[in-house]
Amino acid sequence: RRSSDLVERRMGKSRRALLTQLARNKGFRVDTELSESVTHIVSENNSGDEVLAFVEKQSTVSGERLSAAALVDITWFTDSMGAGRLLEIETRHRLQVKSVFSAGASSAAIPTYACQRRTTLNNHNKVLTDALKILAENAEYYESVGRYLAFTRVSSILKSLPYAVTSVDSLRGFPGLGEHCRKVIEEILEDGVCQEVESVTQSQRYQTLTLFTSIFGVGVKTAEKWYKEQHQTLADLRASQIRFTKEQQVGLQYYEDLTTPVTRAEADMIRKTVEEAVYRYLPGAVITLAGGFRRGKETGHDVDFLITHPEEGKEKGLVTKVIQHMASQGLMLYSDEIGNSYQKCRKQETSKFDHFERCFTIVKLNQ
DNA sequence: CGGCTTACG
DNA sequence: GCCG
DNA sequence: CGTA
Repeated sequence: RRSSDLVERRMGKSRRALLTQLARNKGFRVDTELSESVTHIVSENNSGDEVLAFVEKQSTVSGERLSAAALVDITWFTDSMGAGRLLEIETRHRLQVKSVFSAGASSAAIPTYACQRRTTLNNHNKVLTDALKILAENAEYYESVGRYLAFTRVSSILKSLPYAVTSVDSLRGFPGLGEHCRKVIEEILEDGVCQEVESVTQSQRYQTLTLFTSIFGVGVKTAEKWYKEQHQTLADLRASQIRFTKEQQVGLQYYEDLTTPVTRAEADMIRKTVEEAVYRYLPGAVITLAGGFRRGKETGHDVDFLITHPEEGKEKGLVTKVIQHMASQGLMLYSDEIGNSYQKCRKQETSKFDHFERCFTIVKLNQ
């Protein structure tokens, strides 16, 4: 839910309408009112202080806290439209705010919940997040869900920061950051490595469980079992007498492909393939790239889509047909369909969860 | 010292 | 591991 | 138990 606000005051009604239409045609959300979900506030010929005053005024009306949205110049907007995706904000895009107090106030506190934080395209703290992720994974391998969560939460926060951390003192007040994580971060900032992380990555258990759980269909329980049976490599597994599940069979068969990042070009090709199948059954349907590629990422682990139709209900049964059609073309290497059977056995309750048809598939790219 | 997301196949 |  |  990325959206922009276009501030009209200096821009003029017709120009604003034109730019709004342009962005919406390209699949972006443009709002006319400020809300929590607004990520960019775009203005032309307004100073940062003017826009900030405008934002503060809007915020007092709703009684909510200040918007966390970025204040950007029209150049960011036109550049983004040209690229067809939301670009990372550069210094030249940013509106300059003179008032130090106001500028600092909106970026000080870190929201506790990940869904309240921005997802940045660039990870400015990869060394730190990688280290914490290793400790998290290792905790998971020892069935320590709590520790896994704790390390993962701190890693996620550092990943969401729009800047590189240079001192552990600047992390004061970050939710979930305690003594252990602080020590790890401090060590890495000091000399590039953390002894605990190094010994984890060197351990045979960590290496083997990381390899095994990277196979589709293999979780910690199964990886552990195979590790205890003295298996250590994929070749070991393939040569063994182990009875693999359907998932594990494709996981091993396509291991190389499945662990190779998907490019944007490939994501677009897959979208086209799905589109072709969808149109056979429902010509008015709309296929939208979602997930990381919708946010403008260049690579990903998978490709997410939403398939919709302007008339609600027309899409019913579509997922099955599309899967079957692609299977008949020999493109469907694996498919796991999840019907719209939300809480079949329970009473109808208001829920924050959808009940749409879903599927998880591994498809072949015709090229 | 308990709790740490949820739904489905 | 961190929080309440 | 594994996946999202």
